[in-house]
Amino acid sequence: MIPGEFLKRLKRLGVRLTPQRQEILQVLWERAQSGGQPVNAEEVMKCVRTRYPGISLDTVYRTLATFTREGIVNELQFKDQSRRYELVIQGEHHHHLVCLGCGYVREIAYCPEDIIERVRESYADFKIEEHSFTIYGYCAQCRED
Amino acid sequence: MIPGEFLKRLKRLGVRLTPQRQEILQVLWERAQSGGQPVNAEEVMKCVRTRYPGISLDTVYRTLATFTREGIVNELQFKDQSRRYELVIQGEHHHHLVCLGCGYVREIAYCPEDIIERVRESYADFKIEEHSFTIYGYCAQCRED
DNA sequence: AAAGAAATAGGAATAATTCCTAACTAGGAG
DNA sequence: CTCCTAGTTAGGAATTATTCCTATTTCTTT
Repeated sequence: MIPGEFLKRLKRLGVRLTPQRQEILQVLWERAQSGGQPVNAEEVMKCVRTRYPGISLDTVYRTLATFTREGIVNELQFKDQSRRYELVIQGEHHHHLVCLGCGYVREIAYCPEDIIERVRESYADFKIEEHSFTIYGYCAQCRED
Repeated sequence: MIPGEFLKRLKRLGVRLTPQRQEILQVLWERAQSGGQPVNAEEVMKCVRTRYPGISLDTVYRTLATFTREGIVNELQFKDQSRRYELVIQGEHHHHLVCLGCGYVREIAYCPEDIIERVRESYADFKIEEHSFTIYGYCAQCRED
């Protein structure tokens, strides 16, 4: 089940709790549990539809945008053009290793914090909000082709 | 004028030199000279059309893809959904600081090479090809709004 | 239980990019 | 210099991803 943590957090943030949103949260949570492969809107819709057939793609997009704004999910943008999302686990921060062949995504724990600090100092008039760091290449499977 | 360097390089790579491609290269070169703000396909087409009115958007996309494949340009993908391109200047490597308000892009010289090396070692079966590192935030102008 | 503000479905609209095909052309061979 | 051909182009159609629109529904507070 969805850990109460997220529901409480949404409530605290004043985000209205509709069944659609709960289902989407559920899908994101399951993803996070089973390997953490980020999902795109289309996939979320398909998953949700197995249990909540009526949901519209627009609702999925809107909800993911809301969750992103509230810091519940991370919106990722890789080279392959479709946005993907992952649940933000409290106290965790990571980046990604992406296969250019099959699109498989792997988390990497390292973060270039030192550089971010340096940039924060050198560009004091720029207010840093977030950052993305992604390494692209070919996984064992794909490098043979 | 376009430095011979690029034309020679294209020739050496066996890339056919059409007037369209030369014009696109010219536009990218001018951009690089005047501040290095990366361009998207639409903008490239508009610029080229002032001197070569017949060019199609498809040709611009195809050419930019070709140049990217040959290492002549860098394809960038920021959060705002449209791809942008910048000329690769030999011996130079940089990342980007992007304003979430106005989209203004600034180059940053630092690169998390140490992390990339560590990842290369830890994930020996993954063949690293490239990486992207982008810091997002608000520029002096936009942080007031 | 009622009211109001916010969210939803579904389809239309938009934006970015790619595909398709007939016509054209750069560049090497003769 | 001319010819040939594989690679390239224009233009519009098609595709993909995302957002917009609006009448209807539904949380949440009272």
